[in-house]
Amino acid sequence: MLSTAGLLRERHLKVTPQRLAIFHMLSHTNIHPSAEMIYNSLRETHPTMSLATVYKTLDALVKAELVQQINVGEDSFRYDANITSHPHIICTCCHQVFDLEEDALPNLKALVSEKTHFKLSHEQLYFYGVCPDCQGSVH
Amino acid sequence: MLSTAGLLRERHLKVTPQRLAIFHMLSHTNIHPSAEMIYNSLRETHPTMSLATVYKTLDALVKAELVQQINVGEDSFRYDANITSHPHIICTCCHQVFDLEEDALPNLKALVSEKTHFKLSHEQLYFYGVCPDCQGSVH
DNA sequence: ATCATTGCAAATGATTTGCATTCGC
DNA sequence: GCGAATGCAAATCATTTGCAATGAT
Repeated sequence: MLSTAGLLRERHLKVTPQRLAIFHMLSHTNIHPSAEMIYNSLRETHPTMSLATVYKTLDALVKAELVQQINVGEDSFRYDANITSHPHIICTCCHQVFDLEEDALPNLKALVSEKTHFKLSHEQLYFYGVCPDCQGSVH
Repeated sequence: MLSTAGLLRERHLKVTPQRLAIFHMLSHTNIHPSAEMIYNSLRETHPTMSLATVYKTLDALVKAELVQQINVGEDSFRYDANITSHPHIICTCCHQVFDLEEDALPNLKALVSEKTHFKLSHEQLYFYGVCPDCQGSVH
């Protein structure tokens, strides 16, 4: 198991405090934050870090395949340190984004590639609905 | 089978040439155009129509549930007159967006709602890969 | 020492908005 | 005629870019 610094070096990315902080934050959260959310959450510990750096860092991490960008249909992207192509489920009430285990669904890739003769690379699967918590609360 | 004008009136939307043209174009294409693409394709026949009108019309049609907005991860939205929640498959080479028949996949909704106890409303399923045509062509 | 990364400010580009004019009903 | 829809221009907002200063190797 490589350290974050090791992972970065492996991809020929220089190890900077900003990159460490962003990757660390992403791998210790399950909220699938947007760039703005990452920026705000690191403001306290890294007050000089700019939003542009957050974007540039995320771009570098996505290109290095250390992080994936997900698009739940909001106005901004969200990021996930889990780079496997797993489905997500989004609560339309509280807007939380949850992971679904990769094996929660049958092997769709095989099905789709058989039907379409595409050479499939990846997929984005999003389910929308109301989470148990929000179902319970009066609105 | 209602005419386009009938469909619009049914939703209390005024029937204008712009709305007819946009809806007609959307229901006779399978390219899942963006607002910009719609605007350009209607330029000849409707030279006075503004891009803002295209956006406002699409917004009205989406709210009226006559059209759906899809988000394949590009910088702009695409639109589809097929409002059923069907999966899409996108060629990462030529950027075409294709429909998959709704029954091409097993019933995932039931599976997911059983696992998560969400009350599911809809889903967005995107598969990415290289289409047969692009596989054949040298790049 | 070199070259990538940072941080600021300015630019971009899709989409939205304000508002006077026009048009559907 | 009334109120909604159009079209223009200006505004917005996420993201990107240019560039000088800084920092990692």
